[in-house]
Amino acid sequence: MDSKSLKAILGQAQAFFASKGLRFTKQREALVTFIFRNHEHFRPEDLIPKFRKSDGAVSRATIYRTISLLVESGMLREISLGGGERLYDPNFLKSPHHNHLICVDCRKIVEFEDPNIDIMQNCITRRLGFSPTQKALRIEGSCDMLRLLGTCKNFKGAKGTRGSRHKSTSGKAIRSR
Amino acid sequence: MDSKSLKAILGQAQAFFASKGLRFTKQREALVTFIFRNHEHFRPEDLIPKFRKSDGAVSRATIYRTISLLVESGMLREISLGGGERLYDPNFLKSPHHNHLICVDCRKIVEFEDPNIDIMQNCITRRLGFSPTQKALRIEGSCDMLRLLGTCKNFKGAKGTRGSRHKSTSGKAIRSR
DNA sequence: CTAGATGCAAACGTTTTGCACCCCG
DNA sequence: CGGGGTGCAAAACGTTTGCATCTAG
Repeated sequence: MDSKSLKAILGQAQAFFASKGLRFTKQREALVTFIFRNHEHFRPEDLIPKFRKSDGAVSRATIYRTISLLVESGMLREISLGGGERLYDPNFLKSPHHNHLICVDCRKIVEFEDPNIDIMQNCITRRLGFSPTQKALRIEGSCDMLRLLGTCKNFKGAKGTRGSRHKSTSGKAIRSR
Repeated sequence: MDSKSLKAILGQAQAFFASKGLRFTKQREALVTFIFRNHEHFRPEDLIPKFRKSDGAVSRATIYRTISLLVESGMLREISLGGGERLYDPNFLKSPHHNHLICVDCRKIVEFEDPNIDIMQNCITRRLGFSPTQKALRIEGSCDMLRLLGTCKNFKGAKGTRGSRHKSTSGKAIRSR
């Protein structure tokens, strides 16, 4: 399912570039592959050395230019964690409505979805006289585990308690613990 | 109510600085006054020339340092509108739970509150095993008026239809038009 | 008197840009 | 063959920092 969807992603990118009369060069293809293969948020400056290590050598300028295009295509989204840091999130292709919860202690990011939030955001937006185009919900929280036990178990290692990373409980039953 | 609450704000700032063993110098006082007198979001680099025009000449370094302290005190909050832009919002003192809706067309920002969003955010956060500390909800939308009539009436001039700026409908009845 | 604050200018990290050369279609 | 793409290095941008000087308490 991974390489398969990667193929689909490459196709989507190619289609987007074509639709704008742009070329899908090997640099762009390599970059798209790299970005969407590992599903991690990234800062361009962090991505560059990693990308160069694994794949070819693409110039900084080209990388920035391609990222902009991918954002424009809707395949990549810019998110913000505060501190003026510019992060890019490739996971909106898989889960177009997810939100981010950030552990104030370890800065780990948990992606989650909630249909109720979505519906509510829609309602509010329309009530204010707008048609919603995009939403970004970011919650900062302190990990209960961490506060009680002193370590951020949830994320540092233990995968047993709950999902390891990305996308947690995704539907129904909203009840405050 | 404006100068009165400004006095209260100055007091709060002074108390914060004092509590940390810091001084409330005339530069800091002038800056706090300037920031909380006009309730606008600002980027430091935009604020500096305006501030210098109206009030005294405070160095860039001092301005940045003071802004950091105000954020630390909780009186000022950093918000993000995308594009890696770092904005500061002084309005969390008046309405601690507000969110932002941004018109994708004119980039105008509408502040709004909604208790339901708040409650839901709390529930979700706890469900994920966290205690919420801060939330940031940003919605981008296209103005219906603009789309239908060609101009962004709601914001460009007309104050008749709905509130001019900041904080709109704030409670009850959520219904999707 | 002294810890802390200020102002300046230089340094910083990230992103953008101008330009010559290159290559895909 | 031509319009876009690339890579390089330089510039731009917003922010932070080191340091000498000043000032509030």
